[in-house]
Amino acid sequence: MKDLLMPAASVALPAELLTQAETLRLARGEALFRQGDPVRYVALVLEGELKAVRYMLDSAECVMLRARAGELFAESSLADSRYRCDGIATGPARVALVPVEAMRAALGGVDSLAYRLCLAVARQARRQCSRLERLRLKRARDRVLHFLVCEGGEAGIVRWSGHLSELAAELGLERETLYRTLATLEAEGRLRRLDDELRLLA
Amino acid sequence: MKDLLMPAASVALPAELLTQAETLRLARGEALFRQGDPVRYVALVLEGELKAVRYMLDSAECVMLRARAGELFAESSLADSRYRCDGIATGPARVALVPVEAMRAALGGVDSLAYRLCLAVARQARRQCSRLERLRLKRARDRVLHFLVCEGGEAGIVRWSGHLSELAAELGLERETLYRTLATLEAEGRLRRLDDELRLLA
DNA sequence: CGTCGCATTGATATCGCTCAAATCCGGTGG
DNA sequence: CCACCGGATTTGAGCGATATCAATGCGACG
Repeated sequence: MKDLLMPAASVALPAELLTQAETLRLARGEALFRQGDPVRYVALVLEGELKAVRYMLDSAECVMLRARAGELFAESSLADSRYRCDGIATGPARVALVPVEAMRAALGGVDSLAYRLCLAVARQARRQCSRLERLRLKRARDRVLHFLVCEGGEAGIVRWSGHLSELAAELGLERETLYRTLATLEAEGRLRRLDDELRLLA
Repeated sequence: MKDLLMPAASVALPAELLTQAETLRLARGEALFRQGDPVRYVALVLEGELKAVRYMLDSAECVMLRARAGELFAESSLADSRYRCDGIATGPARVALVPVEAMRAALGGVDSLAYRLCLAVARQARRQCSRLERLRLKRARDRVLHFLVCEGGEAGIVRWSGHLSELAAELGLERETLYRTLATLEAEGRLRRLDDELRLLA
C-alpha cells in the first residue's frame, strides 16, 4: 500500500480506514458488485479502472461513471442500501474495500453534517444518473416515458409550470418533436395533458 | 424559517449555519449565479425550484440538475472556485444562502475526511455533467469530439484499451456509426488512431 | 483448417430535425 | 366590445443523420 503513485484527483484516506480494508483483484469485465447487491463497501481503486453501468431494456449498457487508480469508486452508493449499477473492471484492476460502516463512522455518524451533506450530493448524483440514462435513449417516445416514470412518482403525475420548449430542452428534444410525441401518447391513451400537469395512465 | 414544510429529501442544516444565511427571492428565469462567477454560497431552496444549466454552442440549454424546496442547490460547487453552470429559478423562488466558508468549517476544514469525501463525490458529479453534456449533443461527430477534448487533456490523447463497441456505448452510439465517424475525422486529419490510443490533432 | 469475435464496409429504413405556416390565446389599446 | 399583436402551440412537408441489417475481412486460437 505504501509507495503508491496516486493522481491528483486521488483521495487520501486516513490510515485507520485503510487498515480495515481488504484488497481485491479483478480481471477485465469482472464485476465488483451488481445492481441490487447490498452496499457493503466503498472502493478505492488501486490499479486499473472501474466503471458503473446500467443495462437498458435493449440490453445496451449505459456508463454512469468511471474511476481510475487513486480515486474512490461507488462513493455515492453511501446513500443507498443497494447498488443501483453494476461495478465492472474495464481491465485488470485492484481495489481496496472500505466497509461503508467504517466510512460512515469516519464521517461522524449518520447525524453529522458531513454525512448528510454527502447524502445530498450523492442524491444529486443519483438524479444525474437518471438524466444520463434518459439522454441515452434514442427515441423521443422513450425519453418522454422515462421522464414521466422517473419524475411522476407513484401516481405518475408531473407538474410542469414552464413552457413546452423548456421541457423539450430538459429531454434533449426539439419543441416540435416533443409536441408530436405527447400528442401520440395522448392519442394512445397513455397520457393526459391538463393545464400544467402531465398524467401517465395505465 | 420555522414551521417550514420540508420534503423527505431535505437537508436539515444545523442552526449555526442557517443563522449565517441570508435569504433571497428570485423571479422566474432569474439567475442566482452565472457560469464563471466565484463560488461564494451554497443555496438551500426554501420555496420554488432552481435548475443548473449550461449553454451549448448552438445556445441550446442543457439542464444538469434541479433542486426543489428543502433541497440543497449547487452543493457540489463546494469543490470548485467558480460555478460551472448558471443557476436559474424555474419559477418564483426563495433561497437561503450559506457561505461556502461556513460550510467548509462545519465540515471540519479542508483537510477533514468529510470535506475530502464530499470533494470526491462532487468530482464525480462534475464528470457526470460532462457526460450529460455529451449525450445532449445530437451529432455523432460532436459527441466524439467532446469526448476527445474532455478526456484527452492538454495533449488530446486518450488511451482506450477496450473494444470499439465499448467506446460506442460510452458515447451512446452504435459501433458502425462510431467507426464511420472516427474514419471521417481521421480522413480530415483531425485525429490519429494508434493501437489503443486516440490522438486529437490541431 | 475452421471457427469465433471484432473491425470494417455497404445498402436501406427510420426517426428526429429543420423550415414554414396556421392557429390559439392572453393582453392591450382603440 | 372588438381589432390587433406577440408569443406559444400546433400542424405540415422534406431532409439528413443515425440506426439497422447484411456481408466481408481478418487475426487469434484451438
